[in-house]
Amino acid sequence: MDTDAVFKALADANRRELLDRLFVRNGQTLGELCEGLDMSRQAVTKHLDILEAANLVATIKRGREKLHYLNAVPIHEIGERWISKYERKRLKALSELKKALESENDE
Amino acid sequence: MDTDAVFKALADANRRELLDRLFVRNGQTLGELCEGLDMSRQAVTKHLDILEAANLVATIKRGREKLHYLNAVPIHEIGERWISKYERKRLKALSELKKALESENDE
DNA sequence: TTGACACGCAACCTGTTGGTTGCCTAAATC
DNA sequence: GATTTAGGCAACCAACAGGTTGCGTGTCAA
Repeated sequence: MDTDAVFKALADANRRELLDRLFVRNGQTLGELCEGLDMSRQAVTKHLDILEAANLVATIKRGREKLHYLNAVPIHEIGERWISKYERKRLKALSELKKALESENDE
Repeated sequence: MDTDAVFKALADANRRELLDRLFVRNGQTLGELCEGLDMSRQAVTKHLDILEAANLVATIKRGREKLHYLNAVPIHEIGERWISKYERKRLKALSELKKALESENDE
């Protein structure tokens, strides 16, 4: 998968907001996703295009409407392959810190 | 913490590469981090500044050198607070898909 | 069939981002 | 003390990102 596209897609707060909205209710139309956002419809379309290119959103057309579905798989993969790597490092660092503090107490 | 700063910092492949380098060997100097990269020293400095602003890198000065240390805590927090949320959604979706396939077999 | 509605396409504008270069400062080395 | 070495500061620049507006297209409904 294209890690870079996913990270870049997630870098924008408006796009994360759109994902959050789909997270709450999946399968929304473009018009629904625009409601309450301080952006033009075209701006939202662009954001959704980027999310779709990163495979974070899938769409189907139903009549004149376009339904948007969240795809959390790339997010999961990022967590799995990239973030958990650093998480282990962090836990190791904490464990070493703990050991260091304990041996300090022994002295 | 500033979620946006962390996501934005992680959005650039060069910065992720720098984190990967610190992941392999922590506490490197600016000069060391520059080696083999197709960028000027100043460009690397800018990237490291952004990582430091996002609290992903901590630095200390030792003589005329500046040592850089990876801080994986914000990455962990992103995984914890944001990514795991979508991960659960994904697992739920998979589980529902499984149920749907099973009930389809019953018919 | 006519009008309203949901959306797509494309040009355009502006601020930000990622990079450069040139020069400066401070520390180590000779 | 002079020179090299590690890094900082600031101006500048091209490319891109995020937004706008105007207009076109297909679909539904009266």
